[in-house]
Amino acid sequence: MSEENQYTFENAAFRKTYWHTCSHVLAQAMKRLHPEVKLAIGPSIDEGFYYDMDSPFPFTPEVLEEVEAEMRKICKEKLKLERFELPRSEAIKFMQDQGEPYKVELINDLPEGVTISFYKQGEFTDLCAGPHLDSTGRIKGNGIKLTACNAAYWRGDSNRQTLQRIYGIAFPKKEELDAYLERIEEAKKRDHRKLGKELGLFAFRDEAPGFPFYLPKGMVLKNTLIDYWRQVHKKWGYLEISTPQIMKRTLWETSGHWDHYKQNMYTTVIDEEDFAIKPMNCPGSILVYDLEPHSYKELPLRYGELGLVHRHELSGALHGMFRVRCFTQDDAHILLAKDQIKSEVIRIAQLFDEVYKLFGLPYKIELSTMPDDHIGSKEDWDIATAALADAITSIGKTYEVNEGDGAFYGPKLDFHIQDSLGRTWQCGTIQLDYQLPGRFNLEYTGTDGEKHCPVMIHRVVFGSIERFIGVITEHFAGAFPTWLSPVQVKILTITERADEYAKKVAAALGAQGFRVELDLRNEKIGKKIREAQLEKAPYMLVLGDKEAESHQVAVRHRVDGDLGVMSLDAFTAQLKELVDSRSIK
RNA sequence: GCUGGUGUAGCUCAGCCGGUAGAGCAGCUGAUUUGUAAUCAGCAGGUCGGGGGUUCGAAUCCGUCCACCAGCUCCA
Repeated sequence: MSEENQYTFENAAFRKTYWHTCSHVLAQAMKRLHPEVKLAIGPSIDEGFYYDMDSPFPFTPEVLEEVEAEMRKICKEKLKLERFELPRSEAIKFMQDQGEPYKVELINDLPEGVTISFYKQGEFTDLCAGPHLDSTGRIKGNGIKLTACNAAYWRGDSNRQTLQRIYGIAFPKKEELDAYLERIEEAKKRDHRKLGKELGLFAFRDEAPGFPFYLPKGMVLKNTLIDYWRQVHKKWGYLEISTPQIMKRTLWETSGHWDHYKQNMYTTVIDEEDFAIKPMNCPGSILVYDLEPHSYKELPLRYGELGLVHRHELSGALHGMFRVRCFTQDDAHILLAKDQIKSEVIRIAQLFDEVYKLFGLPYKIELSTMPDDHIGSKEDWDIATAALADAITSIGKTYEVNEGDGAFYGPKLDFHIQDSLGRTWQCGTIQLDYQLPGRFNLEYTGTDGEKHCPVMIHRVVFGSIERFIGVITEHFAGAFPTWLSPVQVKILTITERADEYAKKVAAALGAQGFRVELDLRNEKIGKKIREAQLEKAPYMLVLGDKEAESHQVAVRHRVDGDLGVMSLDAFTAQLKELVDSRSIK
């Protein structure tokens, strides 16, 4: 890092410091206007900063505006930030005297031997490890914007107090703030919920919160993805199965779901017996495995299942197609011997990479390790975790460790993909499971003639068809690659004299399996093109007297524009090549 | 589920301090037969999210339920 750009805003560390000081200014402004508000924590984040506070009154947009104005004043006052340290007992007394119970709790929880430091700016002092800017005057007042106010639990624990969190962003120049806000607005135009409605892909109704309706065009998308999924999984040695939607309580008791997952399950009573709609596909796969005896020669045995599952997610957690209550997991359950884990995980990661690459989706891998609440021996966990880590490194990928975030039955690899606003969604996951096969007494006969319990891998690539459709809708901003586009060719006539010819062209393309729509309306060609563009159809054929006469087609591409006149065969060959190769175009 | 916000025609939105709704696009009808991102005119369309309350009178004020949005918690 060169000396000169160390203090520029492009430097991530400096940006963090800048935003961290902003959060202190935010707290100071709030305390000036409303001294009764108690402070919790206020860090900088990837984009901006926030401060959690406990307040007797709600932080309405009006309150935020007042606070924002006060923040600008504090910047103008150019208050020096001064660091000082206190021994633990004095630090606690200091915050008690300030009437800040949350700060007292924070200090109490600091490990022994840690230096307890404070930053003072004017009349305001906050517990903080730093670092900070040297003066509030370094912050550009009109580059600050308080963007949102939400609830957040104290220390992330839903059993504890609900605090109010104020989010903010700040830049050293007003123009940068404006550009940032503009970028957010632009990104919102790619929101799959908006595009899904505009393009007629899917819908939600008050009558079924969290349960998506697929419209005809969304159904094309879904089925095309499934066709592709089947082809890939056949290639990689998966056997497709389908298991029941509703199964008895006893099954869910054996699997552990009745005890650990019941609050998320939809249940019903049939012939005076408890049943549950499946929230996961694994128990079904296990029952299939358990139908007959197995040999080590069959392993790894890969059962694929496009399983429709229902989960009663909290109402506040629902989010378009990203988080629904009913979804199709592109699931697979792989039963294998312990010594096959690494090689199998490599195969799975390669399959994932192949799929994400086809869509041009960048992804991030997280390795979630043993949680406090786990089953199985530490030795098994270590081997399994190392196998996962090994597999990822050996195919040249990197991962971040998510300490203690594994499932209680085993460690996992999660594959995260970003949405238009940079929020990440877990799509693929590879989970090792030492528990379920044992609970169901699954076995296979080994080379030694003895019975052994197999290990199970749960894995999904898309995550769910729904979430994946949401992700690719935002990724492509609704302009899907030709092979996926619900409408691949839009035929636009110039006058009704071309109607007959247009119908013939449409029929010819349709007969070859292409998805075609005709626009024979009595409208100007400019309008028809405009609407076809907005519908994001990859190809438009403009047909008028000339084309009808010469038996050709005038081709327009949604991005490349007018491609000129060519024979229908030439166009079809081009289209076929794109679709067959599943080109990104 | 939690905190804040939002909910007016199919869509996007307007409707100030309470006096019982308005535009553009879409739709329908007619005219126009048009060459690469919006032709013109007319018509029709809403018990203002639901059900309560306050009031002579509520889209507008108050509480309640529902849904959605942002985040928290949880998760594919």
